[in-house]
Amino acid sequence: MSDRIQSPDARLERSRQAILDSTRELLAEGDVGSLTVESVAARSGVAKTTIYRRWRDKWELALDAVMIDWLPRFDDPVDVGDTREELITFIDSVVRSLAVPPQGPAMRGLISRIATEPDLGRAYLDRVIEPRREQLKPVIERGIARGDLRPDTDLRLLHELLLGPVFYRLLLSGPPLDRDLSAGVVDAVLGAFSPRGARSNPKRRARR
Amino acid sequence: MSDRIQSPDARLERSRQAILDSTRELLAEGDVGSLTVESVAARSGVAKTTIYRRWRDKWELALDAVMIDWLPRFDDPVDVGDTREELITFIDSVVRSLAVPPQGPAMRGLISRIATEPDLGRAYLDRVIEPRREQLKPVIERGIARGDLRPDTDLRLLHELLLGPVFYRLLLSGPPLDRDLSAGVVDAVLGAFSPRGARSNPKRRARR
Amino acid sequence: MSDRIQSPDARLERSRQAILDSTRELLAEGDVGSLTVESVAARSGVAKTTIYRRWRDKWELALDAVMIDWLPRFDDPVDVGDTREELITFIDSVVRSLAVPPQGPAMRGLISRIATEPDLGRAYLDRVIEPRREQLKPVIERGIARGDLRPDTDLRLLHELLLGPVFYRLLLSGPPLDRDLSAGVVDAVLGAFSPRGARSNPKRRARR
Amino acid sequence: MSDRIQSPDARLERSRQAILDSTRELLAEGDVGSLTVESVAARSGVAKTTIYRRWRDKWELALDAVMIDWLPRFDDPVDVGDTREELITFIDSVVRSLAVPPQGPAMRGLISRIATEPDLGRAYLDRVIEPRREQLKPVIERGIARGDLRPDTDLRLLHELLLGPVFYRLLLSGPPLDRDLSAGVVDAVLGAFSPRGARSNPKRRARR
DNA sequence: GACTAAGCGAGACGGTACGTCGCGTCTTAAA
DNA sequence: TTTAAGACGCGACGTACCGTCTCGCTTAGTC
Repeated sequence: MSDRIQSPDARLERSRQAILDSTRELLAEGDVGSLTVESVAARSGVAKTTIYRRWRDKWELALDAVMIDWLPRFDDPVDVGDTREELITFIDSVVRSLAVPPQGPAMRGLISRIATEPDLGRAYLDRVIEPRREQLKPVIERGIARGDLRPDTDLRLLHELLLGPVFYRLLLSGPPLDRDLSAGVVDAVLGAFSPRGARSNPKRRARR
Repeated sequence: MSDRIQSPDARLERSRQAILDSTRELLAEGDVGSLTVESVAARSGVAKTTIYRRWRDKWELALDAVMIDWLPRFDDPVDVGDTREELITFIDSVVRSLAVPPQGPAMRGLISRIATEPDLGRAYLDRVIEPRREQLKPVIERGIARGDLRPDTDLRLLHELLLGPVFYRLLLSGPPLDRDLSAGVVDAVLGAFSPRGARSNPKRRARR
Repeated sequence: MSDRIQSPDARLERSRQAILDSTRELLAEGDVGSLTVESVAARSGVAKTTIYRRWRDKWELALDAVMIDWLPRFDDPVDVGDTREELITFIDSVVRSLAVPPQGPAMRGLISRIATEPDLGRAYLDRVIEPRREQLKPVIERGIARGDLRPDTDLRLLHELLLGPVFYRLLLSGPPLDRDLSAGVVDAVLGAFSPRGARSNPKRRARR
Repeated sequence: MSDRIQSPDARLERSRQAILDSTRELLAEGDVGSLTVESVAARSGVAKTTIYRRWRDKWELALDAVMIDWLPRFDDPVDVGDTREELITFIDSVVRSLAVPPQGPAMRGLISRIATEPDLGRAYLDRVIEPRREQLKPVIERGIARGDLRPDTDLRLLHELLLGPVFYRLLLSGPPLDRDLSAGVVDAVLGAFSPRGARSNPKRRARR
């Protein structure tokens, strides 16, 4: 991804912003398929060369551009005294983010590249997934403390159980992305990791 | 998708098979990005035109080709007397399918098109998701009968809760795709939909 | 060119006519560029194979088709007692023929093939140019007898002097193709081949 | 036609020349039918795209290429004191040009397009026919001054009478294109446009 | 205050693959 | 045997974007 965040030269930052802005505008208008390095250059009044100087290709640019919109939306979860509520808030912020353009369509268009190119995959992991998992950690800890979750709750699996269905619906099984979905997956997760209940099957975690 | 013509002419079926075979070979060798209509034509000894006569573009062809490998793998779940086991078997068939090339890489490369083009999305829905959901239905019914699942279990949500995390790991959070994952998601689902336990929260399904 | 004029099988002749008719219709509608073997087959209700059985390619077919319209138009010149008039009539039949669709456009489209492929060139020579030259011969002979033309008048050159400007205008220097042109070239020819002096015809240059 | 950009960048002119050279080479080797944009690209070491950036299609390219050979050959007619001689020189420059490859074959192959596509027709008119007609004008004026031609001589018709037979022979009635032809058409024209009587030139024309 | 080098705009270019068109061949089944 | 029907191999088309590559021009920041 583009480094060189801070520059001695103001032009650097100015053209960088113009490029990212135009990219987001174009993503909002069409889908990733119609995003073209040339169209970005044209709209931002920047030379194609300048874009390639900073991003390897249009996919890196697009991912950068959408992450700018994404990241600020995900505030640290606050303690509201209710694990279920906190989890729903956590997951619903993603659901709401993806439910509105251009985030949903952009993600749909980018996902193959993220899943396919190690660089992009790692960027997404480092800049989105890991931070989000870290944000989730205190929620889980509070949940354990409250007795809502089992002490050995697996953070990674829980994270995937929360977000997987959201993306599955976004990508494959189709709309709607709404609060019902958020609540549904949270309840599933709570069921899975709650300390109570008959499900404490002794052979439960017998490996393959 | 390609209309499967019941043809009096064997050439039809022969060239169709040659195309699909070559496509799968190429998918197994590289990723979807390096799959080219021209390379398929070259390898299968078929004219490019013949490919375009049957498939709109390389994405439809690729999806057709991978589905040929997929579909037969998904047998109807058998009653083994254990809901958890049946669900794990169900989900693990997908996990194992995606864990080996070319299915996993192919899916990673195709997902954006499936998520983006209505035709492909519908094809995937009709030919993969819906049939699988139908296969899941008797498992659920048996689970309800056994008292393992609540009678009002939502088939669609359950299906998404099972498969979502698998695809999330395939596409975003990274490997491994293994039996632990299958077991983990099944336990989550069983927790979510089990009739017992404290989680039967009355305000549980309060809408947004 | 297609031989097999008479056939023991009536189907032969019937499909042959259907093909030629459709070809002429299509030529009248568009130009040669949009004449397609497939469109001919479609319109005439005949299989493409049947067309290729009789004509080497669409150019032979097209030439055959337009010649059907052409040839009957060129009647043997009648003796009207005036060489200039007879020549003008002779040349003007060509001018008028080419001035109306589809003959003009068809000729414009076919000319490169005629000029380029020996078979077509020969066919045109044998079936159009030579017969026309023969038709011209008695006119010349009468002209010589009347003292309007020199006895050593070169038939071939005269023929070319008459028709060349017509085709030049059709193909290169642009419209109009009209009676002025016919008269102009005839006067030139008469000038060229008249025994000296006699050609000073007072009404010679009465224009349109 | 290709806009001749006065470029600060030498690459422009270099690739332009490479393309035109290759085109002429290929035209000299085969006919227009075997001229292919792809073959031009291959031979000139230029990308197909670069060709299409400058010429609409292979026909415009071919016409441009042959005109480069043509135009410089047609010098302004010089006053030699003899109208007949000047006219023969004028017309014979065309005859000789067309008599040798690749000009003749190229013209045969291009003529349909020139006659058919307004853009090409206009280009030919503007860049070949009109300038040639202008070159002819002083010859005519001198001829009138000398009393060899009538004062109301129609330049356009005269031009067509001169060139028509040449092209007619090139395209339809077949070879040879030689000096006899040039002399023949010039004599015809002189006959047509001479002030009455004067044309009785004793040495006028011993035919072949 | 002029000098110099980095950053930039402009845009031509080689290249890959696309999806399309129409050709002429070939195979099959019905008439 | 001839035909209609139509799949097929093939070659070229013209297009879209890619990512690379000069070329000056601008514009700081340095001497």
